[in-house]
Amino acid sequence: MKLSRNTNAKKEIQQLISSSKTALSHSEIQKSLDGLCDRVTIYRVLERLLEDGNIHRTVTTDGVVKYAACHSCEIKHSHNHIHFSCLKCNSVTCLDNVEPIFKLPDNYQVIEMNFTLSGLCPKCI
Amino acid sequence: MKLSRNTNAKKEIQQLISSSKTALSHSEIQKSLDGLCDRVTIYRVLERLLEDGNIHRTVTTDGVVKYAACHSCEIKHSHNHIHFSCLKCNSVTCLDNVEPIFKLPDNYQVIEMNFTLSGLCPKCI
DNA sequence: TCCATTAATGCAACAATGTTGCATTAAAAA
DNA sequence: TTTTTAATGCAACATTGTTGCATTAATGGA
Repeated sequence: MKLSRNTNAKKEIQQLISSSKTALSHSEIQKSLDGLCDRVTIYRVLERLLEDGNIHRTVTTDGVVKYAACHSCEIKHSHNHIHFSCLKCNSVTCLDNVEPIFKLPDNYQVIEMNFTLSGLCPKCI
Repeated sequence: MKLSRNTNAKKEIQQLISSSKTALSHSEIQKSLDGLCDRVTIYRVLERLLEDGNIHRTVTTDGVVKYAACHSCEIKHSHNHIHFSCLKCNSVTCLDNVEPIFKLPDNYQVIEMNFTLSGLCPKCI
């Protein structure tokens, strides 16, 4: 893997995602950064942070890609958890400790999973 | 609900989705129809077919929206099943009979679920 | 069969999202 | 300090999805 440089944009974006309770979309990040760097740079930084395993991504039921840092997996970084997407306030939250159980037919090799539930979050219920 | 008219575009698109083993994206449908109708019409027809409950939609891990008809839920139309997205051939398949089990914290009200596994399908393994 | 209603369509224009090429800047290591 | 090259900014473009409006045509009733 290529060397990763500790740039301003990268620091800010990582910081933003890490300190957010909910997963953030590219456009939300862009708004927060308020001109700190170019749109394209945000895409590239996100790509890099993903590669480095510092963040992970989810897709909401309506196709919006969101980025989040795990809070409860300091030791072993596992992304096989459920995300909850609130239809009212649009927040996406990691349900870090919920692990779904399912039985797959043979001959499928799973590499990644994306499990998103939509509905109303505790705040909006 | 408004009356649904049985138009050419609607028939073709429904037919296309119903006869496909894998879920189809808007662009895939557009290619198949080969100029039968406008891009916008396809969006609107898909919207209508969703409303009418004739098809359902999933989002792949990389944010591509796909449409599918259920094959094994003639009686009770339930969409709470897993979709498998092959990273090699890009096909998205409904695993109609796999129902995931999970235990959610209180105070979450689930309305919809989207559960997609990515990896290699039997053909590509 | 003809007519009235209005769902559906096509087209143009737009908005949002994501990608690529290239010259320039600036971290990190020597 | 100098060298290397990851990262950036900018322009241009591609893709995806949305909206308004005039026109077309499916459907039900006369």
